[in-house]
Amino acid sequence: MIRSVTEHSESPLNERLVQVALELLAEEGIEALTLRSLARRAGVSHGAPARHFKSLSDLRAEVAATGFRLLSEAIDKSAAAIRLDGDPLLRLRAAGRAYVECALANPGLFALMFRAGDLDCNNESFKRDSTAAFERLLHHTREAQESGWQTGRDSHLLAGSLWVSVHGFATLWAGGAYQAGIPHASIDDALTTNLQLIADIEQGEQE
Amino acid sequence: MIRSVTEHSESPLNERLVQVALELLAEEGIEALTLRSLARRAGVSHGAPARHFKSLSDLRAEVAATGFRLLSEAIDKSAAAIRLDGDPLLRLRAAGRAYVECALANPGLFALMFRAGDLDCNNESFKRDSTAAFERLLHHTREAQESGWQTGRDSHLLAGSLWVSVHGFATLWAGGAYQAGIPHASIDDALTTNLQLIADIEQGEQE
DNA sequence: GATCTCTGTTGACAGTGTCTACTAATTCGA
DNA sequence: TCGAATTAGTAGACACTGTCAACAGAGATC
Repeated sequence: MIRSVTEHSESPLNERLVQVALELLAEEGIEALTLRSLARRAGVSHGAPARHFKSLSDLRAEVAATGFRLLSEAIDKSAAAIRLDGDPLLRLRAAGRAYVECALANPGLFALMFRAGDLDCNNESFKRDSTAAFERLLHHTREAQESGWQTGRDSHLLAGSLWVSVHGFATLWAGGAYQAGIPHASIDDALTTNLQLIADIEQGEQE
Repeated sequence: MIRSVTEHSESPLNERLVQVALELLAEEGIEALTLRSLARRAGVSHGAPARHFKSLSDLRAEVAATGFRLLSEAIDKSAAAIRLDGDPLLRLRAAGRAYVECALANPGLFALMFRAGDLDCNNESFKRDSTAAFERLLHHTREAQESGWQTGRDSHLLAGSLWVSVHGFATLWAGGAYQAGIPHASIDDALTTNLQLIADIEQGEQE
């Protein structure tokens, strides 16, 4: 998913640094993402990143923005896999699944994306791409409502409930807390139960 | 809730350090919790904490354990407020509310408690107190099931679904992400919707 | 051709966690 | 009671971090 760009250096340094940061995040986790290790891995001096990013928080925000774009793509792809004449509620469920799968495939990146204190939340890319990702969930929620599901509820609150559920599951599972609290649950059973309770189809008869 | 103990020093240093850590966490956030600032605030040399804690991760785990005990107390207190002959499902909802309220009242502490990579998860206090907190949710879920709610479902998975929902909401709200994604939602509307969808009473007729 | 801007280097600074040597106090056994 | 041993806390060093200021070189611009 993330190609190595450290060996060739055609791309400008700012883009290269973000790519190297994604590699570092994937391979060694969130603690290993420091400005200096980043610079070493990119083959530049320790002061070079400062020329492209205002601070470490700013760089983190830029990396997080890339994560949100990745998340949006994953949601779009999963929804597109459900045929358009199918049940919109199935697409909503698929979007929720994609959220969790994307998070668990990139645990370090995902942890960074939601560490508000550690990144510059005023960064423009971050604001744009994070809200864009949530718009996806809202869109699929609205479509499900238009097909007759939970028509009386506020769309934002409904989308929010789906969001907190998949997000909570992803973070607790990625951190190992879910497995510790609920020892014998498979990830598929757990995720299916969560999505059924939130986005139930006909009071949970189906499946 | 957390009394200052910095001015009097009768208590042993290890307990005092944990209390000072809670103060530091509440006043200045998770980033400010360093071994050296802790030592300064406790009025001892920078090497003193190492005599009582194996590492920074170990100290963090001890502080997190205190947080889980606080969480357990909050859940117990909220459930006790519902009269015993009342609906167990109401008690389950109250427990979920208490989880969120406790998290939002102690955001720094709560962030620390679930930062698996930053704390020593093998710490005995941490393991004991974190599982004890989750046992509360499981207990109230089982009682709700015994009263006829969602009787067909696995208790662990059901409790897990409640957990991920309240946990996801608490973390997203505390980090400001929920408000950014869903601009005009009040915390009470959002939490009520979440709990209704998960722990619905008679298919959501009530309220 | 002189100047200016952009990009990257280098060195310094304060702060961090951890390790080791050292000191003072307390406990414990003969 | 006295000496030894364990414990608690101090002080200094080390490598590492983010940030800043001064510097160097390459291109563009006038």
